Amino acid sequence: MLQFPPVVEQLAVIRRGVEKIVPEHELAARLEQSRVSGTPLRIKYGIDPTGIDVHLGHTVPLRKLRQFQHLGHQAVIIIGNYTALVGDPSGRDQARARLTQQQVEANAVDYLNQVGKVIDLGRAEVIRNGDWFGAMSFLDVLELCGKVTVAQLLTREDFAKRYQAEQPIFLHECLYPVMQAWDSVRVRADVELGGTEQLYSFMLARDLQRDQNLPQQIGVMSPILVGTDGTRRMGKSLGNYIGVGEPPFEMIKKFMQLPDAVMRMYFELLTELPLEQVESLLAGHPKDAKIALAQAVIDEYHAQGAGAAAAAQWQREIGERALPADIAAVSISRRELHEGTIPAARLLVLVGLCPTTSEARRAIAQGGAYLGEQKDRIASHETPVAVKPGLLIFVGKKRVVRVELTAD
RNA sequence: GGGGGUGUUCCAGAGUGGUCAAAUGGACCAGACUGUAAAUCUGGUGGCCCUGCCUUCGUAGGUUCGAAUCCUACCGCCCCCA
Repeated sequence: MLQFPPVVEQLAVIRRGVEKIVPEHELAARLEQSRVSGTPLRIKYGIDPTGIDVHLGHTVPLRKLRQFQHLGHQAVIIIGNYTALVGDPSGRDQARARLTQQQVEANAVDYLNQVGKVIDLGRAEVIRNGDWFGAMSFLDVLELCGKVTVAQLLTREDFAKRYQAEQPIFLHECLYPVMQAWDSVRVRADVELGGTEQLYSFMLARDLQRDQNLPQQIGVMSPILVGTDGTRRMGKSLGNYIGVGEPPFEMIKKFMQLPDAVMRMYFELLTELPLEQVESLLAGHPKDAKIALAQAVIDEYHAQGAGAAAAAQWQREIGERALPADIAAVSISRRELHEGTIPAARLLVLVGLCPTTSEARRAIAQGGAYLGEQKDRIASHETPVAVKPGLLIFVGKKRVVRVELTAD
């Protein structure tokens, strides 16, 4: 018989960083039941393989799933290869573009690779919902639809909004929550994980489960992680994300530029640091807290010690404005030189620091271009620069190259 | 099928015959400050052989000394009626 930690302990872990549990009171009872009977709870998490880059926002529910795994419960990953064909209408004010089956398949494989960085896939069930939806007849679909009313659908905020705004709501979109709920029936979910925008689907799943005389699932909903801009939700298209596949130094740079206000949320949702420790970190200097945050997250997705190494590099190169460890070398032809020199603006373009001459002129005019280790400011776009191999050229605070010369 | 509307520089959104490379805001870039956070301030954001020249305002033509602005056709998007 399996052993589970005491219910209070489990609850403490589960509640961390969770916005809503519905119905809250059922969770403890269900955990108790599982502990007594030695049966793990089945924790469902569904993903639609619509994109490919897993970022920290995606890891929030995934981490919750991992926590459940650590507590001894059964992770059930649903690959929504059929639901992806519909497109999740959640939180959208218009219909989402549909994908082809081929795209979805390719995405699914890629997704699992990335998901494996967060949870233990070896101990998880991975199921495609096409397994059952693909086999359903139209009659089956009709029967399923007979369990949901339009009025119910319209209680969803996004549908209601679109309805009122006279925006189109397609029938297949209406089926999305129904399909998602049916997944819960099929996998006999005890708990479903997701964002707060999933409330409707989670509740619908309970209705369908009751209809099938199954235990009703409990929804454990995480808040939406805000992006690096501190305002909008983290998302690939908004360019405000930190990807789990990014190199440590790239990650720490993004972390250090985070608005202070989001730190508490990031600590809570993206790390396992005890909350008391988080509070004391937040009470100290924000910069130190950010370093601790970045290290904790980086260590999870890279080799042990990667976080500390990245922090040290950040401190050296950015905190102390030392020269970066690896500066890209760019070769230019000697033929560009006239008596050993070249006009400054032309140099910046040749070396790739500025895309156009106009931009190079601007950078120089605004005092944002420098030469050599001493970072001497370039005075004018026509200043002749004496180029010697190894010369450092800077534009702004972040861009540097080292020039090399080729014979011709 | 009928009626109406709309398409502007990265985004939003002004501009309805010259003073428009095109207001304003966002975003972004550079500078100051700083913890490369926030806030704030300054300058900038089509290109070039840069006191001037060239190309841009859905596409193609046309009217005009002159068009983002007027006309014609086409394409796209939206709404209403049926």
